[in-house]
Amino acid sequence: MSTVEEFIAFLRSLSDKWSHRYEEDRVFESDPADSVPKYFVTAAYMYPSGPIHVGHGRTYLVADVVARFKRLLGYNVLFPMGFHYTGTPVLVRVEAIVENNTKEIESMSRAFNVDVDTLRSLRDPVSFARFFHELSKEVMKRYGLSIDWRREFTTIDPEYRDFIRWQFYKLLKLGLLIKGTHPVGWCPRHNMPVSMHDTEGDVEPEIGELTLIKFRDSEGIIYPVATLRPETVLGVTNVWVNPDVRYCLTEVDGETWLISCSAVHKLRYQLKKVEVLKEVEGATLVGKTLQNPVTGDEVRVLPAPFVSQKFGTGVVMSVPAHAPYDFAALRDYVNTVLQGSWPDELRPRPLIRVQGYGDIPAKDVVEALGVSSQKDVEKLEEATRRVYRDEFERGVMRDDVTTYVKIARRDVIDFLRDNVAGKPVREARENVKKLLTALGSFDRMYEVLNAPVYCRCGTEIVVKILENQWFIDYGNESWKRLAREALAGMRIVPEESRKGIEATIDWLKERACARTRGLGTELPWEPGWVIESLSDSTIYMAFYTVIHRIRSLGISPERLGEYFWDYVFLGVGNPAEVAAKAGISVSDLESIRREFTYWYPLDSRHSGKDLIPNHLTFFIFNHAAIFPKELWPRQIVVNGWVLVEGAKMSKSKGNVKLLGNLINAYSPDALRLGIALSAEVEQDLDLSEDIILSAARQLMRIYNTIRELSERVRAIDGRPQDRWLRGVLRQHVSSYIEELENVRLRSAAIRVYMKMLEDLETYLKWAGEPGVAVKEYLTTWVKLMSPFTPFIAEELWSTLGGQGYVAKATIDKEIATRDPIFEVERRYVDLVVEDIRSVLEVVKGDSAVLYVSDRSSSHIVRTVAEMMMQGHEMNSILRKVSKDMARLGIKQVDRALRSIHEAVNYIGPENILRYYEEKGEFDEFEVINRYGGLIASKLGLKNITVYMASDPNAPDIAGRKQRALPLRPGIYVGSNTT
RNA sequence: GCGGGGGUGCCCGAGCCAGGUCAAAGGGGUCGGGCUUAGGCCCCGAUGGCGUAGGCCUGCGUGGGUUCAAAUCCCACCCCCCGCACCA
Repeated sequence: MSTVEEFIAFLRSLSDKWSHRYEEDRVFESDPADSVPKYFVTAAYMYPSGPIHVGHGRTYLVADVVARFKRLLGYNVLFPMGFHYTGTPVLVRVEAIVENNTKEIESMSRAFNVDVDTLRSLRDPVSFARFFHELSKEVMKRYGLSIDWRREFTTIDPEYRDFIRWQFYKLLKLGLLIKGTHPVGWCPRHNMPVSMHDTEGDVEPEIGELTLIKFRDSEGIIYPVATLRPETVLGVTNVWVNPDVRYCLTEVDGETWLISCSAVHKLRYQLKKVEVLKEVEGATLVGKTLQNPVTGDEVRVLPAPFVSQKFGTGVVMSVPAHAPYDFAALRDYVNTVLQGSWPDELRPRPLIRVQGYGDIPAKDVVEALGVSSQKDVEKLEEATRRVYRDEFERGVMRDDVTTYVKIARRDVIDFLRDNVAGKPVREARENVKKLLTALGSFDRMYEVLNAPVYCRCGTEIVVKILENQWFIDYGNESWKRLAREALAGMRIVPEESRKGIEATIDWLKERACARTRGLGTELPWEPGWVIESLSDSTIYMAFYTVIHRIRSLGISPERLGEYFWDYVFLGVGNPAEVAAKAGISVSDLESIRREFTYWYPLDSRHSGKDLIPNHLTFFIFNHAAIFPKELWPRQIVVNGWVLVEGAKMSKSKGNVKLLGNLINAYSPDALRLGIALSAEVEQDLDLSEDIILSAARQLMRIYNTIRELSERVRAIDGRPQDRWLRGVLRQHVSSYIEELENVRLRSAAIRVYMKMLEDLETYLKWAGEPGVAVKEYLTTWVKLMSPFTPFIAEELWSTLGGQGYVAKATIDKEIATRDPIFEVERRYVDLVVEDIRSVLEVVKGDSAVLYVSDRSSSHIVRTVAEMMMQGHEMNSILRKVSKDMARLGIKQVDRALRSIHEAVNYIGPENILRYYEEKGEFDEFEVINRYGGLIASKLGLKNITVYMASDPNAPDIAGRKQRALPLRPGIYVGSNTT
C-alpha cells in the first residue's frame, strides 16, 4: 500500500470487519460484575431531526475514548446511547414535507444526503425521527463507538414516559413544580408559541413588559398610557395620540378604555376581555383633558405623528424633560401650532438628576445631536438610548419631585417623599409601580420589543399570556444550595467551565417545563401539556441502567408506575408487593435494583459546551433533588464546537458536516484520530481535511512499521538500547494515563501516534537490530492506540498474536509506573544533547569531546535538589554552596550555580533525590558512556569522547576541562579529534 | 445591560491558578538539506535580532505597580468570543 487513498480504503475494510465482529460477539454489552470496579459514562443523546453530524461525532468520540481507556485500566465500563424524540423541530420539517414544500425538501435532501423520495415518505414526526434515528445509529456503529445497544431507547417509549411521569410527580411532591402564567411569543395563525427557529430570519422575539398608567377624562374613560418608565409619570405635561390613527373605545374587564384599534387584538391575547364599543379618529381626541392619577394634574391630549399605533396602547404620556421624542414632539407642536410661544403648563418638568446632563437631559441630547423634528427617527432613537441608559444606571430622583403633586393627598406625598425622592431610578421605578397599584391606576401589557417579528408563515407574532403553565422552580433557594453542593463534589473538565455552571445555578429562575405541542410525555395532571425536551432529559442516565432488564423480563409498560421506580431507584417500598404488581419474581426485581445500584452514580457526563447554561445545570439540579447524595454524578466533560473553515456549523449556512459522509471519505480510524489530534477537549475544533489525511498517513506508517518489525524481532536483549526502550515505554504509558485521566485527548494522541513512533525509530537507528523489547513495546503500543483508532488496533493486535479483542485488553500495572532511575538518565542525556546542539549552532564539527565532573562534586547537586524541594530560592542556595564550589575550583560561582540549578530543575529535584537514594551516586561518566551512541546518533556526530574532568591524563582541549560542572559537562566540538 | 471565557512568536495553540525549568511545548506554514525517476510522501535541521563556543539584547493586548526575578501576581484601560430561557 503506497498511497493514502489505498490505505484509507484498507482502513474502511478493517472497520467493516471489526465492527461486525464487535456486534456478533457482543463485545460492549456490559453487565454488573461485583468484584470489578465499574465506570459509567454517557453522552447527551442526539435529537434525530436530521442525521448525526460531526459535532455529535466529536462529543461521542471523547466519551468513547474515555470509555475504552477505562477498559484498558481494567474497569467494567458501561457506555449506552438513546435518542431524544421530545420536542418540536421535527414538526416543522414534517410540515414542510406534508405541505409539499419542494424548496425545503430539496434543501433537506442536500443537507442530509437523503434522496427526495425517501424524505417525501416521512409524513409524520415519529417516522421522520425514526428514520434519522436508525440512520444515525448505523453511523455510530461504523464510527466504532463502544456502545451497549441493548439499552437503547427513545424518549417516547412507553417505559420512558412512565419514568418521566415518576420524575415529575417527585418534583411536584417536593414543591419544585409551580403553576402560573407566562408571556410567550405567539403566532395567531398557527395558534402556538414561537421562538427563534420558528421565525423568519431566526429572530428571537424579545418580550418586554410595559406599564399601563390609567389617565382618566372627566367622564371616567380610561386612557391607559403605555410606558417603560413609570417613574416619569410625575413629569407628564400632556398625553400624545396620533391624529391619523383610528382609536377604539372599548370595554376591558368592566372598564372603559380608549386604545388604538391595533392594540385591541393584542390585548385579547393577554388575558383581557376586550369589547369594542366604537371607533374614533385620533384627531377627535385632541384637546381632551385627562387627570394624572399620581399628581392629580389636568393635562391635555395633544397630537403627535411619531406615536405608533402598533406599540403599546397607542396612547403615550409626554415627559419632555426626560424623553427625547416627547421633547422634540412638543417643540414641533409649540413651533407650529402655538407660533413658538411655550406655555407654562407644557414646560419640561425635571425629575431626575444625572451626572453629565443639565436639568432637562432630553433637551440636552436633542440639541447636542441636532434632532430636527419628531420625524428625525434615527437621531431620536440614539438620543432615547442614551438618556434611558444613563438615567437608569446613574440617575437619581430629585428631592423636590413631590412639588408636582397637585392634589391634597398626604399619603401620596408621604409615599413619594419616602420611596421615590432621592432614590436611584431603578428603585424609584418599582416604587412608583406600587403606588400606581395602590391608586388603582396600574396595569401591564407585554410587547414584542423588536417588533415586527414574523412567523415562518408570514403572520406577525404577538405576545400571548399562557395560563396553566407549569414551571420547574429552579429559583428555589434551598434547591440551589443542593445543586451547588452537588457541583462542588464533581470534577469538571475543563475546570474553567465550573464558573459557568455556578453562574447558571445563580441566575436560573422558574423554567416553563411544558408546552402545547411537540412529541414527548404529557404532564399527568394537566392534559394537553407536553413536558418539554430540556425538562425530560435530566436524569435519564438512570434509565439506561435498567431498561434492557425491564424489556427482557417482559414487564409491560402498564404495570410500571411510581411504586416501581421508587423501589428500583430509591429502594423505597416492599419488594414482595412491588414484584407482585410488576408481575415478576422478587429476585428479578432485586436484580433490577442491583443493576441500578451497581452502575450508579454516573461517573462521566459528556456534552458540548452549549449545554452548560441549560441541560448540564438541570442535570445537576434534578439529580440533587431526586437522588441521595451518594448517587450524585461525579464528573462532567464539556467539549468545544466543531468549526468548518473557521465558521460555526449551522443549517442556515449549509455547512453541516455529516458524520457518515466523513467516515465514508476518510475511514473511521483516520477521522477519529484527526478529530483527536485537532484540538484539546475545551477548544473549538477547526476540522480540516489536511489533518485527517495526515492522520491517515501516520497510521499507514505505523501499520507498516509494526507489520515489518513484528517479523524482524530477534532474540536479543539486555543491551543499553533495550533497557532504554523499556524505560521509554514506561514513561509513555504513565504519561498517557495521566493525560487521559485529565481528558487530554490531543496530548495523548500526539504521544501515541507521533512521539512513540519517533522513539521507536530512534531505538532502531541506535540499536540496529530489534530485540525482544520491541515486541513488548509494540504490544503495549497497540493497546494505547485502541481507544483512538480501535479498528486498526484490533487488526494489529491480531497480527501480533494478541488474545481476543484489544478492546478488552488491559494495561500491565507494572508498565504503568515510572522508573525514576531511567527518568533521570534520560533527562540528563537530553540536556547534554541540547548543550552540544547549542554549541553546534555556532561551530561546525563532526565530533565532540565531553569532560564530566566526578563524584567529588555530586554533593552539590544533592544540596541544590534538596534546597529546591524545600522551596529555597536562588540566593539562599548560593549562600549555602558557594564556598564548596569555590573549593572545587569552580570559577564564576553564581553563573555556574545558575547552570546547575537549571539542570536540576529540568531533570526534577525529586527525581534526582530518589536516584541518589536508590543508587547512592549519579555517575555521569558511566551514563554518558552508556548513551554515547544515542547522543552521537541524535546529533549526527561521528564520535563522542568522554573524559573525567579530574583525570590528569586526559588532554585538555581548548581549556574545556575547567568548564565541567556537575550535570553540565565541558564540551569541545571539532573535527578529526583524537 | 447582566453573566461566563479569552487576548502569547508568520498562523493555530500550550503555559499562567502554585513567579525563576520560558525565546516560550506541540502543530501548521516557510526556508535549507537528505531520500527519490519524480514528488504533492517521508526523514534531518533552521525559523525575533546579534554572536567563530554553550552568551547577550528585545519580547507574551496597552499602561502602571510588587519582586533579586513576571507571559505568569496586583491595579487601570482597550479589544474579541459565547450565553441571557420555554429553544434543542
